[in-house]
Amino acid sequence: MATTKVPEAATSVTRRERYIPQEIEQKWRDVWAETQLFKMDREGDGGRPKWYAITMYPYPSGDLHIGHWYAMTPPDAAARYRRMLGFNVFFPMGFDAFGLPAENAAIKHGAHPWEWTMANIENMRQQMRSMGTMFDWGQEVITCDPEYYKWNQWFFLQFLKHDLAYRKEQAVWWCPGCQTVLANEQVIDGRCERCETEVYQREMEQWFFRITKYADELLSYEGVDWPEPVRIMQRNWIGRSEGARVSFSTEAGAAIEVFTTRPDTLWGATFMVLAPEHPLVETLTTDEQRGEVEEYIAQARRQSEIDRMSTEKEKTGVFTGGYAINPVNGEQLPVWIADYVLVTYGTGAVMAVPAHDERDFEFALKFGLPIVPVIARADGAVRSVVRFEDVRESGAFAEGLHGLDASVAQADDEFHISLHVSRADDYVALLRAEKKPGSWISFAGARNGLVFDDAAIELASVANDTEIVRRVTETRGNWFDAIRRAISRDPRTAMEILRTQPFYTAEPDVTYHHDYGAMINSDELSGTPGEDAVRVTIEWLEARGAGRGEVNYRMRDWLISRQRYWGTPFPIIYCDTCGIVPVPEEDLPVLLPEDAEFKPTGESPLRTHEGFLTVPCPQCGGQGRRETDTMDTFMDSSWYQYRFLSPHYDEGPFEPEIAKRWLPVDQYTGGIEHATMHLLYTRFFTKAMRDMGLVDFDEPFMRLMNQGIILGEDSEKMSKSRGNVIDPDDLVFEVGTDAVRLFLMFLGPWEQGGSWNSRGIAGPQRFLDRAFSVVVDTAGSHVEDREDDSTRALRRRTHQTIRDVTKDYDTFSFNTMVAHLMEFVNELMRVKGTDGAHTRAWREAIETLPLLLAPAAPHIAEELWQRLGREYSVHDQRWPAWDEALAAEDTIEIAVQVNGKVRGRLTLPADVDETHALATARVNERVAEHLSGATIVKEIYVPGRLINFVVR
RNA sequence: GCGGAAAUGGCGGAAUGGCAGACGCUGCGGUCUUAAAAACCGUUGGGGGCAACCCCGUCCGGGUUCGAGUCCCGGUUUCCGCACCA
Repeated sequence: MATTKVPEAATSVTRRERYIPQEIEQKWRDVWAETQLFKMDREGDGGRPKWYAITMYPYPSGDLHIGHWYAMTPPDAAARYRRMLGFNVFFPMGFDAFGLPAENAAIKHGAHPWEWTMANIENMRQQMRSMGTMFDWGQEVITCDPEYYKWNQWFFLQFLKHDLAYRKEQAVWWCPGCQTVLANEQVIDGRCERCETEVYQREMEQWFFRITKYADELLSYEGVDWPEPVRIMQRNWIGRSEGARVSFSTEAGAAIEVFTTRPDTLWGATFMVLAPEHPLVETLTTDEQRGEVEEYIAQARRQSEIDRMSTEKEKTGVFTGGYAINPVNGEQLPVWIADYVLVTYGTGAVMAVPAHDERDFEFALKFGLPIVPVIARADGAVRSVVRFEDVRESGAFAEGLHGLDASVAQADDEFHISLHVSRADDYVALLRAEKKPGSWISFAGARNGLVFDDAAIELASVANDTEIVRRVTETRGNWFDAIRRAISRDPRTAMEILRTQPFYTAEPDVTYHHDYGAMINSDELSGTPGEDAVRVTIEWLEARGAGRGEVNYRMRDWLISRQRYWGTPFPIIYCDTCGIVPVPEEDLPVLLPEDAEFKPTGESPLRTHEGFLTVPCPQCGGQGRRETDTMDTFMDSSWYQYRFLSPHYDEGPFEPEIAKRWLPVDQYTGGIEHATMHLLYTRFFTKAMRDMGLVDFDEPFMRLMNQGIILGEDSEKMSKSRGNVIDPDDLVFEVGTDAVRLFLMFLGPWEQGGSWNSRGIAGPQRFLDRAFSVVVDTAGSHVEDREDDSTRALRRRTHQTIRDVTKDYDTFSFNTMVAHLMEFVNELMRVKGTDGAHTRAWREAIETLPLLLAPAAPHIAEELWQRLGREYSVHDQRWPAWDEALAAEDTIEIAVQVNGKVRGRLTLPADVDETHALATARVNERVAEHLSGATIVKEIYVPGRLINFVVR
């Protein structure tokens, strides 16, 4: 393979040579490039099993930061390890080159997105080379290249053909900052994932991918090895709920469809609530209520999504004046509208069961609606039924509680205050107090156990604060005043103590509870046990045609339209006669025009581009208009793993024979932040491709690993404004690539990430220094054929290290991998000065070291390999195997415990038997001391580890 | 609120239920040096003792076990995801 000339090693070492990484690293990178050492072996000659590893490609922001190093160099080591194990490894890199920053740069600085992006790519590619990774740049993928995005368009057309893409008018998230719509997955806490601007919903006609068709299949991870946290996040995101769809007829004619997970509570429905945007609101609203309803809808629309989502917010809503009929008992239910019902989930309407749903309960309390329990508590107790008819007239908290009887009791050092609430309005006042912002006492604990009648709220353990206790004791029933006075004396301390006090309820009588207990108050189904209730009710509903079982998902279809320029144009033409017309495949790609005016106007800049916009209709030849939105960039990353294999192939998105050889991807790595975006979309894509007959497997990535985040030295996110950014280029200049790579691996568990520590890098630096001198100083020394205890010990350490490092690579345990190498080198340092450094065992050790070092620190490994006089390249060598017999210890140290405390240590032959070990332990001086005068009740012997004498 | 992860020296972290603190950083002492840096050697959880040794110690409270950082129950704190999802 290596026909290119490899630089010669320094022949005579006259002085002790120092390790100067800057000198050797660039040299070897050049050699690897020249000899095409890491060129992809596409055809897979020699029958090596393939290993396809990818680490998520970056956005070409222009600057490679330490986070990229952290994401890329440990997986590079893992890929190199696989290569040495004998796999045909492919580990590519590319750029996720479409997206907003390029466009923003264009708007801000007038640079064209293409030029800006390509310049950044060039820059980052250069920086990436200094990481010493085995990327084959010949396989690079750049998504903004027409040769790439042509296939985005092609996929879109296939999806359209297979009814997986559709256009629909729907309320979608709008980001005013980015001036585009966003997918649900890109909205985090009501803000844009990218620019953190508050988003809102608006009705727009957009393109969607039918990802929900695969909702159930996406819940299964059969055959793939993915981290549990990612799987759980995806599962939560998909949000599968089993329940029933029930139809409530109305006087106005149209029925209200409702989805519920608790059909067994149907008899407890006492009102209905529609989302303000629900289409039936218009028809159901009576003339008397119309004004109020319209005002509410207008106000709901004005509210920002963040306000609306707040769970702290008090429930609001208005009565429409309309009624619906409960199909199970014919009761008339008033229909309300309220913004706590989401138009995007289920049917946008709920049946309200205040006795068993917290939100409905709050709503019922506030508006004085009836509460009818229909499920017994799981413990079997049936509570009294209370109706809050007169609640609306209740007094406000500000005026103080009335009808309260408080009593105080002291038991040991605990202080109990019982509040007997005997009137409904006091109870409501308590609830209000909890909600009141800035109210001077927190009733947080009251939430889950609300009290009525003679039940008690107990303020428990107001201990440790004698002042409050004393005052409360003095004033007895008037404890509010006592606390108030304590607060005025020392507000901070008093509030602090009060805030920590849980409020207990003794026996809550009226509350919501969502137990799955037996059904009550439910006509003929009363008495149905909780475990059967849902199923039996669904059967009952289906038998009567009143409803049917249904599964609902939280996940929506994937919205792929974006009102921006820098993305893939949709291959779609709108024609007044023919409607939506796909661009014929042979006309692809639909090129993104270079001369668009990109200004954020809320419409795609393409809309104002006449040359792009107006085209003849491919069907009738009449005048047509192109779709001017572009595709979400997650489209690009959904299938880039296929394109890497043959990035310039022009007869399809990928080359079938090559794909067959290499797919699916064996090892994928990247940040967990993509759990519900990219990682979900790409799974969907592969499943869709499978169903279109393009591939024959179900999952794109067999094994996934997620790295953590590297924080700044101050444990804060690295950012220019904080000034805590670590520049990898500077580091490489100072300490060299290998040291940076090792340090990042050594930091801690890779999944956990960690804070940067600029002092810590000295460790790996010193380690490489020593590794260098251990090999270089002794590479030329004579070798004696000698065997004794010390050579056996050295070989043992060598083989143990091989074993440990191998295991660490298999489990992505990079930090312990480095630690094991350090221990090995420390041992070599000890032996180096002795005559042990002139033995075969020594030679074996120093030849093993570069091999074990090669994946993590590829440059120094190559240098040392050459210094040892071995043939280029160390990276073509076979990963060393360990000999279990050589790795085995011949003596073992056993800890001897007496009653679980270590009292002595024994060094025994590894093959010692239990009897002998115990006998030796008993006569051990210190152990005997602790045993004397006691009776041995039990003797525990753990082979190779310890002995425990249990004595009395 | 729901779901997940985590908590171990001054710091990052290690530890199939079996000697807690591997490895590294920092600190301290030493060798070399005119000196410093680098390098190398020793030491570095807390407390007591001249010493041999002893006691305490893995977020808090219980439990299981001969033995718990590890398993079980209850709680606290931090981080992450979702969040009025019917």
